[in-house]
Amino acid sequence: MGLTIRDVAKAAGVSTATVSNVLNKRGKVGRRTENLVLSTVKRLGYLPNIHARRLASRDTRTLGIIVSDVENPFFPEIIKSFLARTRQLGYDAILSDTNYDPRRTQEAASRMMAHNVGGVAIMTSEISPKLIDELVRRKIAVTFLDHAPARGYVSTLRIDYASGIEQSVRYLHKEGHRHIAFVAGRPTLRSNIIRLEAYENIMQQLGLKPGPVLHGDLRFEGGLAAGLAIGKMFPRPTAVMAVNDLTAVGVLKGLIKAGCRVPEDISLIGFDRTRLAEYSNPSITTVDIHRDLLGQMAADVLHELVSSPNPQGKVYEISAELYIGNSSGPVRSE
Amino acid sequence: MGLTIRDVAKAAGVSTATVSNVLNKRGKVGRRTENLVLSTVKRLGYLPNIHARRLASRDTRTLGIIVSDVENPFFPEIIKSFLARTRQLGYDAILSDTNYDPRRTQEAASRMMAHNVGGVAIMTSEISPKLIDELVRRKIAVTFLDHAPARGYVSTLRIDYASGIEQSVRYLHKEGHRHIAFVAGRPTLRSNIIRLEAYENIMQQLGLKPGPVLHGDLRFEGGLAAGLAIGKMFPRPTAVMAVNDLTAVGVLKGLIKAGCRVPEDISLIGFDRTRLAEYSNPSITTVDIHRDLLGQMAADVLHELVSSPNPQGKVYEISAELYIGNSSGPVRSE
DNA sequence: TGGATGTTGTCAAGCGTTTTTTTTCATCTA
DNA sequence: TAGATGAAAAAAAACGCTTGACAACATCCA
Repeated sequence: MGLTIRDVAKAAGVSTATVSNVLNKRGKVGRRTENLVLSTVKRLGYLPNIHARRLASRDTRTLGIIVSDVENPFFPEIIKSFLARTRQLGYDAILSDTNYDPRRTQEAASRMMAHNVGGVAIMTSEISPKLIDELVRRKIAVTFLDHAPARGYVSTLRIDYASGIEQSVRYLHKEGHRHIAFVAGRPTLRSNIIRLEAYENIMQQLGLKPGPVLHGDLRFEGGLAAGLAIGKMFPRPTAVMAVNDLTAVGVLKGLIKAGCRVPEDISLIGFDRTRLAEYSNPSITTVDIHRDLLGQMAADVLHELVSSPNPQGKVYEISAELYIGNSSGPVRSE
Repeated sequence: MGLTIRDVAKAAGVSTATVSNVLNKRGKVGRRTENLVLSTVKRLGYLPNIHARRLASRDTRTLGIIVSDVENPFFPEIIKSFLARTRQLGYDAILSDTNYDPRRTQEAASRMMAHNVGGVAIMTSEISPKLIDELVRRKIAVTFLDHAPARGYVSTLRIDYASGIEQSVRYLHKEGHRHIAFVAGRPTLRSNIIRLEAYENIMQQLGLKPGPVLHGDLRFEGGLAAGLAIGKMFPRPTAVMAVNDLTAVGVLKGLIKAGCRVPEDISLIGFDRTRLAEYSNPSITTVDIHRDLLGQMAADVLHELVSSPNPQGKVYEISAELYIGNSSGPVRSE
C-alpha cells in the first residue's frame, strides 16, 4: 500500500530500527541521524501503520468508550471530551454504540478486546457481571458510570445523584412548593432507582408526602406523556421533577399542551444540564453534573490505571449542583 | 496477552491455517473440522486480534467518519446510522471529531490513513484540496457532504438545499408573508452560500425584495443574537428562515426575549429537522433532509467504492422536504 | 488401472512495525 | 598501545494473523 518504514530507511540510508527509534524518541540516536530521518519522513510523507505498530509493541495505546446511544443528548459531550483527552494523552480511541441492547454491549466489549485496548470506559448500564469479569481477567482497565464497586482494574465515576435531587427538592420547598411530582426512569437502572429513592427520602425528611410518581423512559416521548398526565391532574402538583433533561423537555411540552403555564402554574426541574435545558423555552432549571468533565475524567482514570504497575481501582465522586433556569419559581397561591 | 490462533489450533489439533480458513469462511474445510474448530473457539473464548488481522490481510475492512462536532445535533444521528450500517456490512469503523479546526482535520485524515481505512466519510467542510488529493493518491475511497465533485474514488452526497429553501419561501409566501428575513451561516461554507443564494433567488422570483439577512454561526448563540435583533426591527419581518435548526432555536429564544410571539407575530422556519425542532416550544417548522439516511448512505457508498474493481465516484442527490410544525402560520394583518 | 480431478489440510512466507541482541567504531585509560 | 568503555547503528527475531503454494488422499472417468 503506502510507504513503509523500510522505504524511509532506504531513502535515509539507515536501518529500520533507527527510523523506529527516532519516531519513538527512545534516544540512542545521534543528532545528525535523527534530523536526517525526521526530514526524510517529512519529505516522503510517511505514516506508520497503526496495526503493525500495535501488533509489534505489546503495549496498548488504545482506549475505548462504550455508550448506549450517541443520539441521546447526554452522551455527545462526554464522547467529545473523552476523544479530546485521549488524543492529548497520546492514545487512539474507539467508540461503540450499543443502542441499549445488551447483545450489542457484548459485541462492543468483544470489539474492544479484539482491538487490544488498554482500557475501556463503559457508559452504559446494560452490562453483565460476566462481561466485567472477562475484561478484568484480560487485565483491561475499566471505568464505569455508577456501576460496579471499584477493584484492581476497575474504577467507578459515581455521580452524586442523591445530592442533586436533594438540592432540587429543598429549593422547591423553599419556594413554597408542597406538592411535587416526580417523573422517573425505568426502575431497572440503578441510577434511576437512586434518584427516585433520593426524592422519596428528602420529601419525607421535609415532612411532605411524596407526590405522584410517573414512569417515563428517559426519553422525550415518556416525558411528553407524563407531562400531559400531570397537566390534567386534580389537584395538580405545583412542581415536577424529571429524571433527566430529555424527559423534562417532554414534560414541558406535555404541560403546555395541557394548558399549563411554566413556571407560573407549575415549576419544572430537569437533570444533567444538557444544552437542551438552555435551548428550551423557558430554559429549564436543572442539575449540573459536569458532563464535559466526565469524558475527560474517564480518560484520565483509564490512563492512570493503564500506566500504573499495580493498578488500584478507585471510586471518584462527581458532585451535582442545582442550576436555576426559568422553568421554576415561587408557588402561586392563586 | 490473550489467546492466539495457535492456541486454538493446538487445542483443536489442526493447523492455524485451518482455523483461519474456518473463521474467514473461505470454504476449503470439511464440516467435521469446521465444527470442531468453531466449538473450540467458543470453548476457549478466542477473539482474533484485529491488528494482526488487518496487517496480514491487505484488504482493509475499516471505514472512517470525520465530523466537525459531535455535540452539534446535526451529527449524532448521522454517526449512529453510519456506525450501524458499517457494522452490518462487516466493517470496523472509527470516528474523528475535528472541532471545526482545519489542523485537526488534517490529523483526523492522517489517523484514517494510519488505520489503513478502505474509505472515509468526510462530514466536515474544513478540508483542503491537498488533503483530498492525498487520500485519492492512496486510493482511499471518500464521500463528501456537498463538497468536491465526484471522480474515481470520490463520491458526493449532495443535499438539495435549494429545493428546501424554495419550498420554505413558497410556503411562507402562500401564507401571505412578504417580508421574510434570513439568518445565514458563515459565508465561507459552500452549503451556507447555496442556501443564502437560493433564498435570494426565490424571493426575487416571487417578486419580493430579499429581506434583512443576518449572519449567525450555525450555533445557538448566533441565532439568539439574530433573533433579538429581528425582534426589535421596525418594520419587523413577518417571517424568519434560519440556516439550520440550532440557529432557529436560538432565533426563537431571541424573538421571545424581544417580546414577539411565535407564530402569532412572526413565523419561523429552521433546517435539518433535528429533534431539536420537535422538542422546541412551539415545535419548529423545518426542512427534512433525511439525516438518519445520510450516515447509512455514506457507508453504502463507501462500501460500493471499496468493493468495486474499477470505482466510479458518483453524485447522490438527497431530497429535502418541508416539514410543517407550530412555529409558522398565516401572516396576521393586525 | 492409471492418470486427471477435487477436496481437505498443512507449510511457510509474508504483512509493517518494535525491540532485543549484536556489531562497529571511536574514545578513553593505565 | 592494548584493552576497556560506551555510543550509535544494524541485524534479526518477534508480534498474531492471512494466504498462495503445495501435499495427501480419495474419487472419478475412460
